[in-house]
Amino acid sequence: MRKNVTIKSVADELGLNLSTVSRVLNGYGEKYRISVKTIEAVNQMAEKLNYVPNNIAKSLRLKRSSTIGLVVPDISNPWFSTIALEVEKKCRKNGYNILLCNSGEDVKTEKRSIALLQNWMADGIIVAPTGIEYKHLVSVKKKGIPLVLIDRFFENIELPFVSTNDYNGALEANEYLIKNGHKRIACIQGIVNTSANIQRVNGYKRALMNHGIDVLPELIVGSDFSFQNGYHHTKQLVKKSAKNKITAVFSTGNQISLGVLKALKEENIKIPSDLSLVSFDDHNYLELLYTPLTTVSHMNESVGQKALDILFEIMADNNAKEYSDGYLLPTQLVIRESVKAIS
Amino acid sequence: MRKNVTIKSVADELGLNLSTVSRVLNGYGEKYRISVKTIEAVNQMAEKLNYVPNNIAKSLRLKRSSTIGLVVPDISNPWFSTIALEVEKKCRKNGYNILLCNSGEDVKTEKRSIALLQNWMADGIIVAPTGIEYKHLVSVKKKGIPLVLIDRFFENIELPFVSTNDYNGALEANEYLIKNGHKRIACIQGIVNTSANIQRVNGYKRALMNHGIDVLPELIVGSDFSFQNGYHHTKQLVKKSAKNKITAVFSTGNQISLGVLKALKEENIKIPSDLSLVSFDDHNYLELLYTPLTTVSHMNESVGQKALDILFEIMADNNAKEYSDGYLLPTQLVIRESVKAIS
DNA sequence: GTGAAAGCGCTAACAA
DNA sequence: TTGTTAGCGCTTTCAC
Repeated sequence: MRKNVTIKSVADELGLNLSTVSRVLNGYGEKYRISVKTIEAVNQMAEKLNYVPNNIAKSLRLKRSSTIGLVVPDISNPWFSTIALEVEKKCRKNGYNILLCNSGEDVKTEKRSIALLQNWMADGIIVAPTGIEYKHLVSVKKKGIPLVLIDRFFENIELPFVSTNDYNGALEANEYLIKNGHKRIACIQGIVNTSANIQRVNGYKRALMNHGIDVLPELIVGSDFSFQNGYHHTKQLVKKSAKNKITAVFSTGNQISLGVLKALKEENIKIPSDLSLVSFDDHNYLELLYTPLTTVSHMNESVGQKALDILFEIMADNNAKEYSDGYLLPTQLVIRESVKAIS
Repeated sequence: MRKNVTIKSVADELGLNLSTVSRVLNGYGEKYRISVKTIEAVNQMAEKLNYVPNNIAKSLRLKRSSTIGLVVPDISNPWFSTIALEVEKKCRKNGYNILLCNSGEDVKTEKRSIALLQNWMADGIIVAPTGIEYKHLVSVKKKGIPLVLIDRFFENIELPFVSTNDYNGALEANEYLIKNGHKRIACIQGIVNTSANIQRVNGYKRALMNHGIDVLPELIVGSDFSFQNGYHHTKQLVKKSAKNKITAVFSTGNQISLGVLKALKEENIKIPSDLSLVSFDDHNYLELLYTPLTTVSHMNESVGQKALDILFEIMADNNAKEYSDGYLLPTQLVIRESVKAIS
């Protein structure tokens, strides 16, 4: 079917040996002091025959694929697609390609993706784990394959990561709510066992405790980072009796917040007059909402780039097993109009 | 560094021939009537040695990579990241991986990506071209590599595509504006030579002409699908003298619309009381904006899935050169609150 | 039922 | 300055 123009085709056509052609095509012409005439002839013939190098053969030979694996829970989430964009750009600049895998927040799929990337001899792997299990990730590292976690990580497990200072971000956000007089603050959380969620909820709790406000378990609801989760639990929270009414909501993710807003809209509850809202994750559309949202921003510091920096460092050092440092990038509270000061 | 457990390792350990092991591992045990004892032994040993198949070697041998290439202009645009999600899911279900490339709306990068995918023996390629050039795409098809365009296509060029009925969508949107009394409608366009843009602008023009409204060149502005483009040109449009004031804007893309909204907000122009707006591309946050946006939706029909259907069909038929049909998925006008009826 | 061996396209050590 | 050759890990035809 596909006519195969190989190095050998080019060499045969020219009556040269294929290694000569290989050298020229790899830019080693000068190094091997191959005559200018030969070099030109080779290049012309390659062009003429429409030669396309075969990366698969090259990878097999070199035992590296010039490919970086990227595993994210949901590529359609702007937070992750922005990371993907950064990673892809930077990879390309450095001569790497990216193999994209979407785990759909499912550990099994994540494991399969990780296995796949190994099958493909990925030179390095960046993964935003679902956050539930880590053994398969540790095993990758043990095999000497460079690996960096993003967004979520595991405490006390020696896997390098780049994430956000979720704890501080959440603390700051809730301190801000409290400063504005809020005491009954609901927290809609994401996937319970993920570091991102744990840290954000802990920040929330710490803020309340700092001000002598009881942390009420019934005000911490939800179980994943989805629109549905935000929508559903907002509906639930809103149904509570008036005397226990919450005055503010702290949402731990952008998709959740969208669900919250949708539910509030349906219930005809206004922000911030009826209810205040602070959300994790910023995006440029959030300031254009019917109430511009006060958010904890962490888009500005680029997680993807930092992760790649570390990954390349590990790949260069060739002792992948040694690295285990984590980086927490700072957050920033972007104050807009979704919080009302109450007495 | 990386210890290599190969089929040979497993075979040697068992005193078997590597071809036997290969057969077992590929599930051909029964076909070759290999004894159950041997099969079990092989599986156990593979497990024990932690054998990981090498897809690179496999691909080289089989001359296919089980990989689909996906080239998009901007993965951080929700429209494309949603497509990527669909494509990835469906690929995985069918045993394919995806190699993701981001062209950044740059033809050169697009060409490089396409070349790269060929180097990697991608079994098929899905590309949302920048829309300016097509020769490199035709050449891919000529080589017998299955290729399907999405989102944008080339008229009279025999490349199969899956896109949206942009013309109808734009026509309907502008008919709606006109029905609401608007006559001075500005159109903020995307990349001028792309099919998506051409069709959308044509739909806009046709609607005006249908109602005897002059198409004014100065009301068709802009040059790409970015936030910046929408922002900048809205600022410009707004500065025009009062007597020529536009009453409505038709935006040809979601990112553009975000820019429009940002600019209007800064200029303190209210939607729809001061200005009406209809936008191409729907998304769930658009109904949550300070004015829920009336949009031309085409998210619901999944371009990615349809494109993969066609791609798989071509791949199966093994005569990639024959296919050149295009599919235009329907759009839907989602009426919200961003258009005011004027006299 | 299992083994031997060729070869996918490429690189690089060694040879000349 | 160019050629020879081994081998990366795998599949598959042919042989027994």
